[in-house]
Amino acid sequence: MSPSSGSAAVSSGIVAHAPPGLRLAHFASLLADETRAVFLLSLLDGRAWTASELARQAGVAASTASEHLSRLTAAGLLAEERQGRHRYVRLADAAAARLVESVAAYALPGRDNPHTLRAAGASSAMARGRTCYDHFAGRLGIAVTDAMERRGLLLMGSGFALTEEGLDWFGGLGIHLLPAKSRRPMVSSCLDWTERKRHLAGIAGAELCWLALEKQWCVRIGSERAVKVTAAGERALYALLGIEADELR
Amino acid sequence: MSPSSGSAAVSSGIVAHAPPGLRLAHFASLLADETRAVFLLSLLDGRAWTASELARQAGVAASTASEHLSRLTAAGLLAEERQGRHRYVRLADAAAARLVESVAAYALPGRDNPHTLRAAGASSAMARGRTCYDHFAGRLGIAVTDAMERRGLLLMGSGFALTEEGLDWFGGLGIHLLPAKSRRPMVSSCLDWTERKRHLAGIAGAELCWLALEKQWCVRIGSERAVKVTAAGERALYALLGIEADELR
DNA sequence: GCGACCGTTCGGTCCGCACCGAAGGGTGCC
DNA sequence: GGCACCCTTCGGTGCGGACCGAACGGTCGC
Repeated sequence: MSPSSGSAAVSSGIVAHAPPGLRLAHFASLLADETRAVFLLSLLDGRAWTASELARQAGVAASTASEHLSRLTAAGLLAEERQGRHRYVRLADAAAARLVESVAAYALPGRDNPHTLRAAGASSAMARGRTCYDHFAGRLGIAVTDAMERRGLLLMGSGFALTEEGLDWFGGLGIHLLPAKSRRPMVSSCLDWTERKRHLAGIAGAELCWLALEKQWCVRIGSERAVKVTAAGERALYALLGIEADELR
Repeated sequence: MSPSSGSAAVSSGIVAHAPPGLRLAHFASLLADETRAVFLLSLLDGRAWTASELARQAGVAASTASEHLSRLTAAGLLAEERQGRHRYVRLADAAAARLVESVAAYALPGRDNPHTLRAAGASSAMARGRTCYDHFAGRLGIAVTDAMERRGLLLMGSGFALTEEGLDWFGGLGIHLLPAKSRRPMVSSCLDWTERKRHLAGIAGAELCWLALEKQWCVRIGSERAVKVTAAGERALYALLGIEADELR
């Protein structure tokens, strides 16, 4: 995908025809600051935050946060919506989220360690289920992905792709996945940096997540990215994928 | 982030339990310098370069290059082998290569533009076929990948995975792909930043590349990463995948 | 209207770090 | 042994950029 061509890059100070090394370095420097990194990690839930929320999160002055947000937006990593006196920002698109995820997955230590899984025990709800930009992660994401593989809907051993049956399964939910509908892959895997296990992402993952929220199979908990499976959700997951409620706890 | 408790930094750069934002930023800062970026892009061919070659490539003094290489090595991105008075460095592993590729794919403009494909027309050989760390890229990589899809060996529309037939096909070549043999995915796709098209990577891609070089289906051209398909290679590609020689030119 | 709040802009400060040249150790060649 | 070569270490310099506080303009609520 890349920034929609030069325009964003130009406004951020880089010439379109700069040598590749310089372009790569300039771009990487966007992530190479703790404050901006905290912003991006916070935004990985795919939702919009206000400038002051992010400033508090990172522990910097509002003026500092403002400058950082302008830079990230100019580079095309963030999209913003102004509402009244608030500036809401979110990750620009799935490609931006994917990029942050992939760098984080490499840079951050594997937290397989059960007792440090999300250091503050407060967020065991996060371990159970959460959104990862626009699809499910946590045990919920893993359970769905694994169940799809068990049922022959998804190939995972030799790559990561939906089978014919998998496409039909989505069709049965009213989700019709068209190949090459956009530049974004229809199906891809996401290696979450807390779970260290691949789970369903891409358009298919996003559509499934959206459907589950719409049908109230899951609801968001508070203002966090954590989600909770409802009773109706447990029934649906069992009927559709044979997932036992125990698996999700 | 200003003071950032300077004591946090150790020789390798950062303590293990630093907050995620700081770790991510420290890591990204490795790519956030033009000289280091040039090094990494040069090393994307998967081969080993000497320190002075890289210094010349980037246009910096040997002392400067030495410091950069030490940093990249300490961080685990590069591996080094000392031979006599030479210091050879290469990308540490496929994960490191993948990381650089994914950031580059986002940061660098799409060079779909036919006439700027590898700016210096000198390297049309590169466009025909080359190695991308440890697997094939260029038209050769695309041709192999597409042919595998046409033959039902590879699913690409709904993800990216080998089918049963695909696994058998590899078995017929004497390549036995075992699931979960390592942390590296058996099959994955690589989006090359010059071609902008997915092609076969992962263990399967690497094994296939290695086999082709061993059987002299392809040979390296000069000291570049470009490869050339031999006459024996054309026969083999036709017999195995039905690839016409025209496709490769 | 006035005050509370959110965000931005502007000086000014300060630290990190990329860079070089010079000097020094290790290796290989003749 | 002597010399050329590859690399490293060490001071010193200069620039980019992250940060803050203060001042200002917009937006909402009372």
